[in-house]
Amino acid sequence: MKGETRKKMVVGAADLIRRRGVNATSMREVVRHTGTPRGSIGHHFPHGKQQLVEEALLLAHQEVSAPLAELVSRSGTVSGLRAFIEGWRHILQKSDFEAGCPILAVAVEQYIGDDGLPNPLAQQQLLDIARTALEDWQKILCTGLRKDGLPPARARRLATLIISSVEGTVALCRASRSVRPLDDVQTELEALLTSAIKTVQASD
Amino acid sequence: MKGETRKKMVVGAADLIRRRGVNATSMREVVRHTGTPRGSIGHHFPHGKQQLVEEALLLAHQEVSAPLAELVSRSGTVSGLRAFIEGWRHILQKSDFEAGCPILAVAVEQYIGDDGLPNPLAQQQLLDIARTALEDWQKILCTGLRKDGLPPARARRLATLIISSVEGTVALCRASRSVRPLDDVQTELEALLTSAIKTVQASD
DNA sequence: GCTTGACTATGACGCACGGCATATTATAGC
DNA sequence: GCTATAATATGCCGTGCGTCATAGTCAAGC
Repeated sequence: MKGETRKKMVVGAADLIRRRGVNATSMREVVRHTGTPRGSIGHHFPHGKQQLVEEALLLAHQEVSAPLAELVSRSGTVSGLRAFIEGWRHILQKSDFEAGCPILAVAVEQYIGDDGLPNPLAQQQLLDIARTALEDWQKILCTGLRKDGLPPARARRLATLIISSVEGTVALCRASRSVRPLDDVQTELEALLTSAIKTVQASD
Repeated sequence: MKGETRKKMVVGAADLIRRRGVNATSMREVVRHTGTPRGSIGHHFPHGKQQLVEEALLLAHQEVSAPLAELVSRSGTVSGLRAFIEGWRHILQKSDFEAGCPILAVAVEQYIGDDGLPNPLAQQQLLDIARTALEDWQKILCTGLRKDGLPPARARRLATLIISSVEGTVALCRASRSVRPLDDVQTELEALLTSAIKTVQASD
């Protein structure tokens, strides 16, 4: 199979970044964890760790946005939100609260380059990917809410609130080793959304 | 001055963890950054980096919870929320969006010990501190909301939503190098809170 | 003044890291 | 079958890390 090893490395890197963050994820650990050959790193990823991390982040981005966009356009914003949250709940529980969102990890730590020093340029590139992913998710929810009739500014604010609170609550769940924060946030967000949609549709 | 150097180290560690996370913050960098003597690390922190990080987290915990508790009990929950958010806005802007919440950083990454390997025990201790801090902040808001008349379950859920969304949005702001997410979340949270309080007080 | 204790300075140790070079093996294409 | 190219294996390099040991400094207390 062509590119089999490469893909395993990207997936393994994403999984490790979920659990440990970027800096605590070493290339050696990636190949140990995935059973892939160490010598192939430089072959598949000539730009080194930075490249591997970037592809892992893009993968994590897609794995969320693809089903989210699907569900929002097919079954509505609230259904999309439900699936979005359910996805995170699954990741948390399956990993015994050890895994979270790799995008958030990048936004919270500072990338340490190959020379062992913080690399502002590399960090900026990773941040750009993180920003793009977060904006993409938000945009999906935002357009869904606008289709539900909400005014643009309100839709944007609510979409921001959703992304922020879900990302934040995934971290809370890891700290408390419980899904209760996620449950609470889900309850409030769904109530808020349905109320906002109902209100604006009643005024039509 | 007794304990001057020690305090500078803790403050400097907290500041670096804000910007870089735990793993990207080395003890050598702390002493470089604070102008404190390297040889004093082992003297003031015989348990090493773990101890220094723990004290930095406790400091960050207190620096938030003390004024938050004050304001919530004195001027009400909404005022407390406003100050809470304002504090984060200040940290973001003063650092040009490079600093965030050290508590969140601990919840998102996995601590790498002195042997260069993940140390589950040490990580658990750091997570406990993070959990305690987050629960403390939440409890402050929760009791405030209950004093505003909200039923216990609702108060808890709203407090969780506030902490989650603000922590999450601070990370979003770092990624987008903008305070807009924080502004949007603030708008929605304040509206949600005042609405919830007004509703429950009208039904009295 | 000298001792005692707390604090500071400095270098060494072992380790894991990312990257690279080289050698070896598999897999095409023809 | 042979060759060219992709892929894998493995060891080395330099670096920064956390920790420790040892030596030096400095301020009280008597």
